[in-house]
Amino acid sequence: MSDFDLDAFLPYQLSVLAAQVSHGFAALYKQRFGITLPEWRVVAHLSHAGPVSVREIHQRVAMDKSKVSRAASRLEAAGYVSKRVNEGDRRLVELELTEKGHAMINELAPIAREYEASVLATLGDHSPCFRAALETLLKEKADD
Amino acid sequence: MSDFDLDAFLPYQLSVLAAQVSHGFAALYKQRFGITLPEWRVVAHLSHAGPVSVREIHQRVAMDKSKVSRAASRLEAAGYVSKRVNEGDRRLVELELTEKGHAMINELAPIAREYEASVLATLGDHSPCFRAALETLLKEKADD
DNA sequence: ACCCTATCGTTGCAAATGCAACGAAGTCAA
DNA sequence: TTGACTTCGTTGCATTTGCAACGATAGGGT
Repeated sequence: MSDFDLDAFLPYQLSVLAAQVSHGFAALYKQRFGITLPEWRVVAHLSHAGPVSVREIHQRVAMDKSKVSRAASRLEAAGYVSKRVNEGDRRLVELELTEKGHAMINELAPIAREYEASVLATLGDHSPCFRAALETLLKEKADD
Repeated sequence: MSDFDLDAFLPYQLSVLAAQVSHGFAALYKQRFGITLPEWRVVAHLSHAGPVSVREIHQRVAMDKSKVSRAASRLEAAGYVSKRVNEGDRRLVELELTEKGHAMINELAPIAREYEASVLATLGDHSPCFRAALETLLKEKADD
């Protein structure tokens, strides 16, 4: 009779919440631009950084190399991203947002912030504490 | 120049943390018993509830019907779970832990609690606030 | 009894995923 | 230069996933 309470188990709670929150936002950009979650991540990162290699995104954004590579290819085909061989090191591919890509992120960024705010609204005063804890946990696990 | 900061975006942070935490624990039960995450969830839920249908697990545990069904089949093949047609309503399948299944959850439960504690240890005093916020967010989104 | 409809669990199938292996390109020392 | 070793991005492949059927069963109204 161990009677394990899955509902109160942290990894389970985090998985469920993360899935709900991510899918909730994914519905917005999927409907508007037809991109997937991996593609969203690549675009979002590219908007922050300049021209960047697949490898850099791979380690900064917690996605498999192949996932990044395929997302980048789809984004290129859709005209949101340009791929170009780095002339200094020809193994590297420089990814960069096109004008169309910038237009997309410009439209999506406020939607993202609004969505985030709507999720946090439930927490009220406890929101800062929650976010601080999140940062702490993420920072500690950043050893890979 | 929208310059969207993905690292500070809540859905992204939650996804990354949830993946890290879940995989960290998954490594433990995978190595010890060779079960997958969906299978772990089914077993954990069965340990808490009595004999239960696939449907009940499906809605209580945030997994697709087919995912539950396939996990249950694998668990049955491995001898951890028994499947039986409900005599009152022959559409339903009653899932129940076997003795072997109980033995597994009995061994896993303390490991799970220990793992959870090790994750939360980083937070110190802020842990209660974090967990309360988590519960709040999960409860609010429970309308499906 | 007979439909009509809803629900349950399984299965088919296309798409996504993780992982390993590959070729291309770079590095460094002999 | 050659050769051994590393790193980068892509691709092949087996597995997993989500979604939409499907057959079987149940319930309700006529």
